[in-house]
Amino acid sequence: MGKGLRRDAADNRARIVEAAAAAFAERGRAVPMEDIARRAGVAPATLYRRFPTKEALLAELVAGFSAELAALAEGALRLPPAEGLDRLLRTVGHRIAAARGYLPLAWGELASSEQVGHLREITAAVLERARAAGAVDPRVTVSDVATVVWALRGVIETAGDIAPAAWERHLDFVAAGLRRGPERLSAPALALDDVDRITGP
Amino acid sequence: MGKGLRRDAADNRARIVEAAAAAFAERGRAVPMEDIARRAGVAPATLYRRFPTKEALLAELVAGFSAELAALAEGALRLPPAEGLDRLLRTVGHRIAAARGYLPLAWGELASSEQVGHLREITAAVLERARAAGAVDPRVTVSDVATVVWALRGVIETAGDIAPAAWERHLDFVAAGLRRGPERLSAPALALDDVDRITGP
DNA sequence: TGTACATCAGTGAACGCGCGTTCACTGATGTAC
DNA sequence: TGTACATCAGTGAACGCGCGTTCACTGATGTAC
Repeated sequence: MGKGLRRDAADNRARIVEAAAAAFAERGRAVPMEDIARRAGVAPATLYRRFPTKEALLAELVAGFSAELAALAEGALRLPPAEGLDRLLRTVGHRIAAARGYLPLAWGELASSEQVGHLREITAAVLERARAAGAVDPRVTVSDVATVVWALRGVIETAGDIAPAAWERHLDFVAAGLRRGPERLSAPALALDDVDRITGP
Repeated sequence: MGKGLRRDAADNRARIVEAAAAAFAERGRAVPMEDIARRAGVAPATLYRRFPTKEALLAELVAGFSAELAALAEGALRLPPAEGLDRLLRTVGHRIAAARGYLPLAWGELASSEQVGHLREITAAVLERARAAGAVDPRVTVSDVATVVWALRGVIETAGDIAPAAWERHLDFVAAGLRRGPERLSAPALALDDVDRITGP
C-alpha cells in the first residue's frame, strides 16, 4: 500500500487521513471535502489525487477502524474468560463514542466482508470462552453481541452530547441481561450468519 | 389548527402530511421536497404555502409521532402493572421500526420540550407501577427507559433491512437486565487513554 | 557531486448538479348583496 | 338563487447556494549519467 508514493505525497496522504478522521468524527459524514482539505493543509484537488471519491476516503477510515476493533477483540482473548466479553463491549463502546460522527452509517455500508467476517470470528471466540466460564447465558449468539454494539451506537448517537455516560449505564443493564438471559426469547435467533437460510418471517 | 383553511387547502395539507410521512419513512430525511410534492399530487410551491421550511414539515410529523407515543404510554397504564413497561417498550419498538427513516435524528432535534416532558411523565408512571409490582430493578430510572428506546432505534437503524427481528430479540435481553439489574452500576465514563490500558498493547 | 529531465504531486479556479426555496402569475372558493 | 369581487390557493419555471469533482497549469522529487 502506497509503496510507490513520493515522500511529499506520502506525507500529505497521512495528513489527509488524519484530518478526515477528525473532521468526520466531529461533524459527521456531511463535512465538506474542502474543510477536510483545509484541515490537512492541502488543496481540495490534492485530496482527489489520493482518493477518487469522498466515499473512498470514508472507506479508508472504516478499514482502519475495523482493524482497530479486531485488535481490541484479540486483546479480549487474553483476559480471563469470564471478563473478556464484558471488557470488549465496554472498550468498543468507548471507541465508538470517540469516533461518534462518521461511524454510524459508514460502517454498515463500507466495511469489507473480510473485515466483518474476521471480526466476527474473534468475537465468536471471546463469546465461547465467556459461555464456557458461565459468564453469559448459553443462548447468546455472536449476532446478539453484534446487536448490542449497534444498540450502543444508537445510544451514543442520540445521547452523545447530552449524556455522555448514558451508553455505559445502559450497558450495565444489557450485560446483566446477557449474563442471566430472559425467561424466554420471543424472536428467533436470526441475524447475519443465518441470513442465507432464511426463507420468510 | 387550520380552522381558517379553505377546503381545497385543507385537503392538500392532509395529503402533504401523509405523503411526507411515507416518503421520510422510506428514504429518510434526505428525500427531496419535490418528491414529497409529487407524491402528494401538488406543486412544490404549494407545499411551501403550508410549511415555511422542510424542517417545519418534519416538525409537524414529529409532533404527531410524539402524540402517538404518549397515547401508547397511556395505554400501558391500563395494563397490569407488571406488564405495562415491557409492553410499552415492545410497542414503541414496532412503531419505530415502521417509521424507520425519518425518526432517528428528527426526534431529538425537533420534539418540543412540552411533548418530551409529557411523555416522560407518563413513562415515569408506567415505570413506577412496574417497580411497585417488582417487575423491574428499583434502580431503573426514567432516563434508563429512554435510553432503551434510543438503543432500540440504533438497532433498527442498523439492522432494519437485514434482520428485522433483531431489535426484538435484543429487547428480550435488555428486559431481563432491567428486571434483575446488574450487580453494580458502573462509574462515570472512562477517558480514552484508560481504554487503551484495559485491553493491553 | 552536479545537472537535466521525466514523472508525479500540488493547486486555485471553475464546472455542474441537486435541491431548498421564491417569483410572478393564473385559478378556485366563499361571501356580500 | 344568481352574480361580482376579494381573497386565498395552486403552479411551472427559475434562482441561488453548497458541495463534490475536474481542469489546465505550475512545482517538487528522484533518477540517469
